[in-house]
Amino acid sequence: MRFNTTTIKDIAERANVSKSTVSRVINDKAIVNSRTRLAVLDAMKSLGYEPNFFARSLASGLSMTVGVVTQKLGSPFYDMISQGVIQGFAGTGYSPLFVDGQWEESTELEVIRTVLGRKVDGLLLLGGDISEQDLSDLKDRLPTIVVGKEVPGWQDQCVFVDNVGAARNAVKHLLEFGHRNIAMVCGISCHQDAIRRYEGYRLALSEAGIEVDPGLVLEGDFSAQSGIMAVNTLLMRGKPFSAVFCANDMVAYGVRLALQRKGIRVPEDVSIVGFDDQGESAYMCPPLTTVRQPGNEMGEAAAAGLVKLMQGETCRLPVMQGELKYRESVARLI
Amino acid sequence: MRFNTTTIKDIAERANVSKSTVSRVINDKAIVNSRTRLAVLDAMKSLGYEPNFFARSLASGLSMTVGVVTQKLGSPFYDMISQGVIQGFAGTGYSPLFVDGQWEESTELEVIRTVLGRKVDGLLLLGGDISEQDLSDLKDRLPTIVVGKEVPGWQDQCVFVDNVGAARNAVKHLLEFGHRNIAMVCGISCHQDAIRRYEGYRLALSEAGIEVDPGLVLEGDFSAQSGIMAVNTLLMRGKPFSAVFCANDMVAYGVRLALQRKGIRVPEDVSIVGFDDQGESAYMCPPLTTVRQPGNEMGEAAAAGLVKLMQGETCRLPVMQGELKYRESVARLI
DNA sequence: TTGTACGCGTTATCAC
DNA sequence: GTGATAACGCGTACAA
Repeated sequence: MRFNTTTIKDIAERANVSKSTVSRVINDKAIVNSRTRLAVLDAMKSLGYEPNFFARSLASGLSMTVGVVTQKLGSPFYDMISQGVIQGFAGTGYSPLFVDGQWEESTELEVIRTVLGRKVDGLLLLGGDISEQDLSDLKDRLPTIVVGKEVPGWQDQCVFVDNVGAARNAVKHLLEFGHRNIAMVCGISCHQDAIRRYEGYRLALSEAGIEVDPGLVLEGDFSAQSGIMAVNTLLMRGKPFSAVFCANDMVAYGVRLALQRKGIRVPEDVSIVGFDDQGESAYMCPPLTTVRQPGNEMGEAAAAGLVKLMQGETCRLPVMQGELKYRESVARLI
Repeated sequence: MRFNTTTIKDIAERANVSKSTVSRVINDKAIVNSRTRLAVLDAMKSLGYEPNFFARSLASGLSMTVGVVTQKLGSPFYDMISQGVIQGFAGTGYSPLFVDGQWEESTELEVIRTVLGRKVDGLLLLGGDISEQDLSDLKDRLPTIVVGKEVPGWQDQCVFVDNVGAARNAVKHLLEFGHRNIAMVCGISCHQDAIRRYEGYRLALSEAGIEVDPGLVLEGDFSAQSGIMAVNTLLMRGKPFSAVFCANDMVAYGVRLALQRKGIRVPEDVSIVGFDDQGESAYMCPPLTTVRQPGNEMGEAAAAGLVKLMQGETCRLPVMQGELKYRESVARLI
């Protein structure tokens, strides 16, 4: 096994043909005599040829590369999407080029310019905060798909789940189990998903004829630590509650731990519902009832869709559904 | 904000200079008249110039891209490393190109050839199974660093923690707390880390004059599910045990849940120690005592080291230490 | 200090 | 079917 660096010129000489012919058999897009083709193939093999993407891209205008703009790696949900994206591109010939926008518009625009400079053939935006105007400019320039975020008027190029509806279902589940005093620990207040999940909470309560009690709504930032702090605040306020709806699973972990520390049992005394269904949640004590966001599938679907777009075809992005996973962190109130 | 596609030729015309001069001010490596420089800078700005990496790479032979070979995304530890890698390259001008080897030698070689075809300036191997011969070939060809795996004779180009020592410390901690019947749930048996962690377990016991009881050693595969199955097997065997050392945290989660289901308390009845310290472990119930592997730092250090290598400097990779995080899943045996 | 001309490896457009 | 030859956008000797 060696890692050579030969060019089509070497192959051409070895096979006694011209560079053009070599190029033809490589790209398989023109008719070549089967004998010469074999000779070329043979030369390629024995010389261990590997095409140079830069030359190829410069000449063809295609990079076979996709810019993937993430927002702060380490967030469980977006990590799931990233993994799906990688899987989705595997074997397609396209490679994902990851850059990180850090949930900051200026950074995001900067990294987008970077990948544009690298002449990516398409763009995958995982979340993000850029304006609709910039988004529109991007879309005019190259195939672009947004994942994990709903952009108004852009449904065709978005892969997302209906956060409002999913949150509403989760809270409805608590209501159906007899809970009335349902607290919510929110996510980062300026974050679209956080806002939508709160809206779902509000909606479900409202439909049950319950008004939101501000005393039961806690700030948070999607971290376990914020879940712990929220519980402490909640207990200090002294308002009774029998269930907590958490903006995501990490928050739920913190909530569960804080309750345990106060001697409050889950789910016997207080029920918990999370959001995301990250891998660990099924193995919590007790296993966490949570809204499953199919991050992997979303990433894969987005990648597959983008490949179609880049090949000039149209693509129909699947509608993703948040699914409530019933596990053991919710008790029926007698 | 627009995403233009102008070339140095456009700038040259706009600024009334030659392309070479434009190139000079861009690369900042030759003396140019400050007035012409300003004119060029101005033209660049107003035209929204962004260099074309392909042309640049083709001409210079540098891609400013690093191939990062992962092995199956979604594994908590390697994900931490990946995140560190991204952070480590941020702002250096280098972009990481992720490909996935899926813990399979043939796949790994294939994706390596892919990134080599893309003329990456360096290579970061996250784990992996390729032969030392291939590794050596790679090293001769371009700057290469291995992360998360110890390669004999390659210490200078590796960022890893001493798994044997760390596991040994973890088990010693259990011994010091009075535990004698310590079970271990292993990782994938052909996996180097799994082997080393078992070796550490064996060593610690042996040093305490205890022989490994095969009945207390369980197979596993680094998954929570395998932790559950291991506990069930263990209980069926009927051998007494007061502690379980787990090959990683996911296994520990499964073990903890399975014990809970059998009415066995943690840590009162059985203590647990994990390995990895993934983000969720600090918020388990109870918070998990585990060996912290500084995945993020490892990724960052590897990236920083590789940048140095690529710039022709030497690099000294830090020695990473596994650190036992004392939390609440281990009880002192009275 | 600046401009000219060539090369990087490939694809694309012509002829043959 | 096949082979010259011109792009592709940029870096860089070399000359001016």
